[in-house]
Amino acid sequence: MSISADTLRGHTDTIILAQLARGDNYGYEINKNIQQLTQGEYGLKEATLYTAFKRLEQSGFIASYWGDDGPGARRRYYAITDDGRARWAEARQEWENTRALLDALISIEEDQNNG
Amino acid sequence: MSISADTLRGHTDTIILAQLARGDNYGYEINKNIQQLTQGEYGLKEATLYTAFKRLEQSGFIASYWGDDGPGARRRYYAITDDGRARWAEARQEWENTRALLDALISIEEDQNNG
DNA sequence: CAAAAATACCTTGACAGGCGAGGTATCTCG
DNA sequence: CGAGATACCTCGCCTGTCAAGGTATTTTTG
Repeated sequence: MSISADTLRGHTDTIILAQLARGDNYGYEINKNIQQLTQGEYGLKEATLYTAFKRLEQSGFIASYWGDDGPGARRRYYAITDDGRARWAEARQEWENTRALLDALISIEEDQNNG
Repeated sequence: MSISADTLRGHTDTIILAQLARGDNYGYEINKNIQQLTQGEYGLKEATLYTAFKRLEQSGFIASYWGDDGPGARRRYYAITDDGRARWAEARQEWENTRALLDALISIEEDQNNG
């Protein structure tokens, strides 16, 4: 995990929504997907993950149900709601915006003295 | 300010370092520059700004001195240090990394079911 | 059967950054 | 003098992250 999660703070919910947009899934698996997508560079801590699920469910962006597919430890599955999809779309827009902003603010050319 | 600062959390210090890399400056002016660069979409709150200055100075990334250029309210100028420049370079790297990560995590294609 | 490891979920308490609210001081305009 | 802009600073709250600890089930090892 070479990425400090503090620079990603506030994006956790969006990351989870994006995962759920691919289909219903449960916490442990979602986090593994995230780790795979980032070549192990980033993963949510469990406390962060479950806090986020609770927050998202309370906001109505996701809904949960217990999976009863037999063997293995019990799993709570999450599904993205319509509101969640709307929120995701909104968040993607915000991310485009934030990205442009930070590109402008962080990587200032050093030879701007010319102006 | 249409950008929620929580999505930028953790980048405040880097933004300030980037501004100071252009030359010494004081708080109020730095914040105005940031607002201009973002067409008024984003600006640091004063509490955030001065907290960041203190944090950066304590870390040795910036140094401050009182400006004595005559009239007007007193100004505390800040200068980026060598350590600050190194930190800035590091932070830019981290931003490139974070940006790639979030691009991958947030904007998942919806037709990935094909795989 | 017992012990250990993996899977899977959840909570608590501490910490750090952002910020609303409030405060100080100076200068300019009327 | 009052109002507004410039310019600085602090306090206390809120929120998201996370180390640490806990529960329950299944599989593997012995």
